[in-house]
Amino acid sequence: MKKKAKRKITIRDVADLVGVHHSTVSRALSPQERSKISPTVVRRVEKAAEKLGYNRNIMASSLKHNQSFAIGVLVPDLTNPIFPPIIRGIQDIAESAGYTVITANTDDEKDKERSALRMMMGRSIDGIILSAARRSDPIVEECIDNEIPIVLVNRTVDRDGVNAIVGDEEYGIRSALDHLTDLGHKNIAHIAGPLDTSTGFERCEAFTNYLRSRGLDDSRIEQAEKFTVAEGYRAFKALFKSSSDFTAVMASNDLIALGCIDAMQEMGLTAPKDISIVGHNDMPFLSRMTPALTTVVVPKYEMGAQGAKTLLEIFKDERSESLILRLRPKLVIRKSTAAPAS
Amino acid sequence: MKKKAKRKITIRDVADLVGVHHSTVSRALSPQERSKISPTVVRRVEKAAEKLGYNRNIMASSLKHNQSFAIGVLVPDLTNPIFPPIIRGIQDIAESAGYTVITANTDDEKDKERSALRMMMGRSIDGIILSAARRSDPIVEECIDNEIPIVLVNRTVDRDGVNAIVGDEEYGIRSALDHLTDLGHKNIAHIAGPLDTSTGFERCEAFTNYLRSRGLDDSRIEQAEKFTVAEGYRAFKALFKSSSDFTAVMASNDLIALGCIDAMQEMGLTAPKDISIVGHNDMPFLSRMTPALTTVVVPKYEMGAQGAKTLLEIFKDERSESLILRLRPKLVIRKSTAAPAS
DNA sequence: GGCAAAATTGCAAACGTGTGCAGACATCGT
DNA sequence: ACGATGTCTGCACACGTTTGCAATTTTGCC
Repeated sequence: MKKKAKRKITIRDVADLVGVHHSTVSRALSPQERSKISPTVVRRVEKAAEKLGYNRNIMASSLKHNQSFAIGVLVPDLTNPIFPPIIRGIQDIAESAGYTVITANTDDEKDKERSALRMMMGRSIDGIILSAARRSDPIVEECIDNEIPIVLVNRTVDRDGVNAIVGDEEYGIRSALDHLTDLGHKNIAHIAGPLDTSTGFERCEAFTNYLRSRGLDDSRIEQAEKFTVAEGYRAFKALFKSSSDFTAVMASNDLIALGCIDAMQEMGLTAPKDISIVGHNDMPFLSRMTPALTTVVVPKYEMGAQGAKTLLEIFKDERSESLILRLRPKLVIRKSTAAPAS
Repeated sequence: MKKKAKRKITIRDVADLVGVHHSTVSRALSPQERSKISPTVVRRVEKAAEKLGYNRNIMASSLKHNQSFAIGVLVPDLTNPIFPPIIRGIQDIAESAGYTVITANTDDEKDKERSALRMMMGRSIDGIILSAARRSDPIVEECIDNEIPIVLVNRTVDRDGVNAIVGDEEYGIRSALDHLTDLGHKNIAHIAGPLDTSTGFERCEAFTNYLRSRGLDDSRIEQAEKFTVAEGYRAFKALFKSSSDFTAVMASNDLIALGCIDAMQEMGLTAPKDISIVGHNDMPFLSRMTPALTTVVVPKYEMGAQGAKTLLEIFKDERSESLILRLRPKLVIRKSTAAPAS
């Protein structure tokens, strides 16, 4: 079973079959240049290409125009349930436009980010979608320095001049807090996400702003170091230690909320009877959990799709100015929130 | 300090800086050929490359050896929670070996499969990992015809001569049925998955074999057309219509099991009080659902990792014979199974 | 010191595609 | 009919890297 050197068919093979120069074939197969070739030849070329099963060699093609028809997607961890929908949105749009998407996990570690970016630059990707940005992110700078088009999705950065598709955090938090206050909650706590991410930061800001503007106490805040169940668990316990008089918790995302529920369970508390819990993002299957988690639904698939669309627009030079698109989330009320026990 | 990063730096730039021919640089940077170059020159080249921030252009390089250091991964739907762990396993192994992974969704549709494969072949991927195979899958044939190394993960095909990393379905089903019969169940039903997939088929076979060998009735089988909640729901209702005397259901995967639970709930039944339910795969967060689903855990990450390892071995010509690796699953007992009501 | 062998480096031709340029040929207006 | 304009196609080089071979230098040995 030696390698039979099954040579791939090239434009030259097609050219030989048709009896023209290979450059003619190249032109006939390029939408750009097709007009320069007589229709009859174009058709004969297409016929021959089809017959031979010709496939354009993207490597060679990319080498020429220095563009690869590939885009890179950086996520913290594919395994985190909010990312698959985002990626799927990106893939669907990108692939239908003829682009290939390459995803890599960063685990929120700087060196993995760097190496992933290097890998992608080595493949001379045409652009990058970053859904793992921190508010001040060297990756963004590096992309801009190297003139790689970049679109941020889900999280954005502090600096401006970038394209970003994110959720309207202020609106989401407001909806959730409206719901809680409507239920009669006055002492509401917040488990913040990492403040070096736009989502964690803005949700926290929105939280304190909301409470202050209503004359409520905004001091019950504990920060989770990461958006994980374990950190949610830890933060809830820490919070409870310092003040145990709150009746509702606004968590910065669903995983953190689940961690809170774990902690409560361990402490003999149940949601929503003792404390109401609101999550954020609406990861899959949340409605089946115990209790079904009330959460702020962010349109994950649309975010990804919109991000990909934006990147494609940049490729086509249709977008010169930077765009910050804030997609409006929607509160979905399930079973983890109720009126406070009086 | 960086300005016109416009043009990428090539080996010629490095060569000019060092004062040697660019072919020397190429050799100095290639582990294969490095020995042919004097150590001092090698070091000076490495120094210069580092200083200029040189990155090998993979496009050009690939064009030469006809290998791209990229592998393709085909999954039905990234959004299905069992695939992210598999993909993550693949990525971790592949990336640490310098390979890039490209994933595409097939949605189990033939034309999407074909176009995804075409896309990947156009990128002259070095190999492919297919975790969406059907028992008789044209993709597999096509890969073999085109001499593209292929490894099947999660599902395999009927024909032999392929490499596959799958679960030991017979063992998994047996563990689950042992558990159910130990609890006292005698009338056990099965919601089968699509029988044109190895998982759906083998689990169904294992189910009937087990029951027959124990002298139990193996007639209560309903087939779901897809591995989805909706199909599980539909199949359960159909099953219940034809015979309602079973006390336990073995579902072909977790999504189907969830569909069963939905149907039961709608019919005023609860698990495990009225009917016990066992799932398969252990998708994430199952332990938090209502009821926490008893399921057969298959080592998803390891499957992916093992699949990637196998592919790498093929690349290195270390594996000539085909390998079928059956990873042993493990039953995890939660709250959806109990002794039947007497 | 001389000479062959070995080590090191340069040269140039690929890999498959794209494209500016020029040549070949057809069409048209006067 | 003749030049002018336009259409179509071929030629040849470029993209950045790799590699067989030749040329050059160094080394080893007497």
